[in-house]
Amino acid sequence: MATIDDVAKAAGVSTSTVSYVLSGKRPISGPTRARVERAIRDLGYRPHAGARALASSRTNVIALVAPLRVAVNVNVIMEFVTGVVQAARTHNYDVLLLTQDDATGIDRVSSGSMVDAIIAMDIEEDDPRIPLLAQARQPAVLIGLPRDSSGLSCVDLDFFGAGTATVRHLAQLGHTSLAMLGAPEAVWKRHTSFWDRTLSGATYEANARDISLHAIACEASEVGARTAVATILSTHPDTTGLIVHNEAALPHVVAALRDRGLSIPDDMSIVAICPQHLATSQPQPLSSVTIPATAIGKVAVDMAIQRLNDPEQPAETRLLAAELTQRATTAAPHSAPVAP
Amino acid sequence: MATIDDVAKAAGVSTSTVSYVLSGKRPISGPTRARVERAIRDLGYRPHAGARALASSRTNVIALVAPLRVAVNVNVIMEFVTGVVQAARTHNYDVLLLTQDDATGIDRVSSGSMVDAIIAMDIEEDDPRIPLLAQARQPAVLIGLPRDSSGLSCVDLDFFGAGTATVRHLAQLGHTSLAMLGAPEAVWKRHTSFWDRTLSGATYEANARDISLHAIACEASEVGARTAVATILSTHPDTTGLIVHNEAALPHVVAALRDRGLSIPDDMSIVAICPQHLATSQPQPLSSVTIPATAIGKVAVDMAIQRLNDPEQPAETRLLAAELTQRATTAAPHSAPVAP
DNA sequence: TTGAAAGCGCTAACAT
DNA sequence: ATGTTAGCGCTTTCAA
Repeated sequence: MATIDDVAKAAGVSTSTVSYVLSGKRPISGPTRARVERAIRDLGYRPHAGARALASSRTNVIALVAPLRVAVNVNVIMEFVTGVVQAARTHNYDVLLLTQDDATGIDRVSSGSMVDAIIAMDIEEDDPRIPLLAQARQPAVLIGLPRDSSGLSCVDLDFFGAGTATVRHLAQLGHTSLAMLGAPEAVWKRHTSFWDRTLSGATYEANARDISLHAIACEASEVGARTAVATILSTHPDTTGLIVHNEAALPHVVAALRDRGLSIPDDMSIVAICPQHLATSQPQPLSSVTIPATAIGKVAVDMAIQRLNDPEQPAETRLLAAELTQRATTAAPHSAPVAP
Repeated sequence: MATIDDVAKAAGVSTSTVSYVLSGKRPISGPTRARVERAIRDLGYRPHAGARALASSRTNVIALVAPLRVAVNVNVIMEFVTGVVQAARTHNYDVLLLTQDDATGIDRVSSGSMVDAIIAMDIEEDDPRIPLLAQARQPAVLIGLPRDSSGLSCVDLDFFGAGTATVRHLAQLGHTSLAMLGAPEAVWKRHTSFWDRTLSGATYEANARDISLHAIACEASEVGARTAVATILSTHPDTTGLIVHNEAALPHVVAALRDRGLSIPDDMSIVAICPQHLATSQPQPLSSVTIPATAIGKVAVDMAIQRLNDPEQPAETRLLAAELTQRATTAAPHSAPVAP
């Protein structure tokens, strides 16, 4: 492999000149630049990443800590990862992938100076990774909203806003009896932040509008979805609007309602909180609040890079606004036409 | 951050001794080792990855080129990735994630010495990445089977064997009229290797047993699945066994058959080729050939590491045997009981 | 069994 | 606008 000295020799300049041509950190005359670039191309020169990292203390690599279990929401996870990787590339960064359960991973890549920044997804209220990230020398960005972010930057969808938006939408259509089909039992218990916030938002808005709202857990399976639907219909038969925040159960919920002879949206309106492709790929496109996973991944990277380039930059939390798109599954309830 | 020299000073030894304690590449006396290890712990010392890479030409990082689009088979992709990351960790390697469409990625990480080996997944018959990988200085392993692997190591499920296994299973149950519901049109066109091989295997076995088999494409959507089922039932109404090699369509195929009043497996046997969790998470667990994604990822890493440690090691292709597990969706056809 | 020292390939002062 | 050079922190030969 050609080194920077080979290039310098071939171009008849000093090594530093080659370095500066590459980094653009000082002005280079036209002819010199041309000769250097020529030599670089001729030799197929590529800077050695390790040497660069050693001399500059910059790796141009970001660590991404992702939940690589076979999860219910693989699609969302995938979208986050994609967003992060693509955004990183636009800043000329690559991504080192760590799994959630690689307990020593954060410390390893941080202390070993393998990366310049760390992004952690799927953050829970009291996430054990937070202290590790807080003491890392590299800036860290959390995707999700913990109870205490202790000076770390955070980015997430405004799930509270997503909750209020779904209730508001249905309320404005004239619904007064709503049900919410949420995360599995285990997620309620874990107090995974996003679910707590959606529920709070929806409850808050329902209270404010004096509308009834009953939320229940739902396992991520066909059986779980059918059970949840059955429970709702039997305990609250007057329900006319259903909010579903559970990607895996979503299609089965729709199927279960149809099987019971309920027509959507005539007998039951449905609004989902899910990735857009899931909402639009259904036979009947779902009214939904989109989880902008790609965008969130991108913002996470942008925040990390910003803090890298300006260490004075304080940590901040950014919540992306929830936007509800009405599609085919919501309408005024039969029993109560839209208020004027 | 503490350096190796800090540790050496604290332990009262030379830097090389510290290095050798860490690498184990030469014998160290008990007391010396103890003092060094003590110093390492006290100082919280971690070798600098870049410095190490520069001095040793080893990064302890593997590149993984993955299709991070919102694909139909995200679950499988995720499983591959998980398998690779976990296996890499057992060898003390980390994983750098590149996306399929990052055209310059392979060259960047290879020429820049960012990684020690490269694993590429979702390989097609004439994959444009193959020449890039073949000329890389690092060993490369392909997950998938290209037409010409030009000296690269490959690993994959034996899809030909998967095809024969599904037909054999149904034949042994007494079926004589089979249909195969495969990949979307686009995949047939692209000649994605796995699909071609499954089809060949199934066709081969059907011919050998003088059984009829009709394969058709199927789009990865509910509509696509229903259309495909309708086509099969109308053009080949005598079909009693269905082979489904299309994760996304799978649940909809089952639903479509049920909607038409066909009972499974009484009126129609179904055997799938899909990841295990998909087969077992259905309300009626599917007889299936499992795609052992995690295992394949692991094998890919093992092969890469092996070639790293022994450059003489020649490239090889490893096909993991297809194993069919009978679950609830296959039985003898009504019309023709099991042969004795 | 241990130490001294020469690089590995680059960046970024410091010179000119 | 360009050149010289001292490190960056580690591995590994060569010596003892």
